Amino acid sequence: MTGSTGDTRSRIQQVALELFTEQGYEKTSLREIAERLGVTKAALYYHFKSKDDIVDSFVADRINRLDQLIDWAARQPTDAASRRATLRRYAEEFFGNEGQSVMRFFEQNQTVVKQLSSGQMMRDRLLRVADVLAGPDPTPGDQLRATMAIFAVHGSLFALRQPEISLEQRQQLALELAFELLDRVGAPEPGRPTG
Amino acid sequence: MTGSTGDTRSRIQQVALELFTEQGYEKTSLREIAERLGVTKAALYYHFKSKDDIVDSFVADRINRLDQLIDWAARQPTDAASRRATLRRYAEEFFGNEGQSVMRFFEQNQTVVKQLSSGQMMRDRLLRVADVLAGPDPTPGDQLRATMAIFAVHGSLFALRQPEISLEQRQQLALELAFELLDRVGAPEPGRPTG
DNA sequence: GTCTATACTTAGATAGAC
DNA sequence: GTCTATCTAAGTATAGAC
Repeated sequence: MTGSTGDTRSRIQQVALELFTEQGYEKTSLREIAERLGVTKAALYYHFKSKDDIVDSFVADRINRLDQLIDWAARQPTDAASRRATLRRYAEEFFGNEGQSVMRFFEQNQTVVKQLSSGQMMRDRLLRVADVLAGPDPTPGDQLRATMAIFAVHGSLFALRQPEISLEQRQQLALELAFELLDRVGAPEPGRPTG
Repeated sequence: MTGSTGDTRSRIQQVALELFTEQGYEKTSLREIAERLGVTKAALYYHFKSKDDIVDSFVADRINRLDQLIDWAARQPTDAASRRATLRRYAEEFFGNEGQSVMRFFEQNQTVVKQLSSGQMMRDRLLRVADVLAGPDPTPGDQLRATMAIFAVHGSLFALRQPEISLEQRQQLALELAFELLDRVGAPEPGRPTG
């Protein structure tokens, strides 16, 4: 059954995502991916324009889902409850199904993310979520606060080093901390005009 | 004066750190570094064993300084004031002089950091600072809290996107948020035994 | 002690045969 | 849809000029 055709493209995506996440994008050669699938490098080039293009292919869907989230969030009122709801949705995207594997790839490949077009887009979406969370006309303190709330979700994967902590627990802990940060967005800060 | 000897090694370090940070470690070729200095690739190999070795050379000093910080922090009492003092020292290392340029390199090169030996060491030190901040026998919530406090320092560089915000302001804002997180380490949490 | 010339290996990528 | 062959550029290594 190894020679079954048609799914080669998705098998490439699957193996590539796995290797890119485990050992890094740059450290993973196309030869390695090809060998794992029992084909040659050139075969990969039939299915994808370039190495970058493999990444783009499994990132596009994530971008779309984040765009939907941003649109939805931007239409909510700018209160604490809405910020919580937005972050909760973000966490669900992050921890859910295939979402998590792609997000982990980005977590593991921050450098590459800066160079790749899909990485730029992903980074842009992250900052936009932060912008929505920070609300209109935010103080720098609010900006930092909103961004760190998002990063609490990401950080729950590597900051909690006991492997026995489940993904559900990580998500729960991340949200608790993120809510604590978000609930004080717009609150008086040192150096902020009180009026 | 281009041929002035002796400082070639440090000029390599300087140019390499600059290019690695700007465009990423993998995207920067040795040829590019060599050309910028008006020498050949082989000349680099006289001064450094490998590309990795260039990174190691300017990271070693940072590791030492972080080790000193960790030793000092571990000898402090485990109260909120000491945690603040530890994080303040961390921020000073992060924002200070050459400290910042190397830290920025790591910020920009998270993937590489996982593969390089010096990167592993640096990552290890970060987590150790988080361990000290989280205190003895920490809850997962405390672990996440401590790690995010450190990341507030890092995040102040990219989360605050107005370039006119000075480094001093970033440091100040990062500390305010980090202190808010740290002051609640050890405090009662949902799901934590109160006794 | 400092560097150049040269060459080796492997990477990503392309053209064309089957 | 996949393979063979080949290209360019990367990191690496060494012999030897000065």
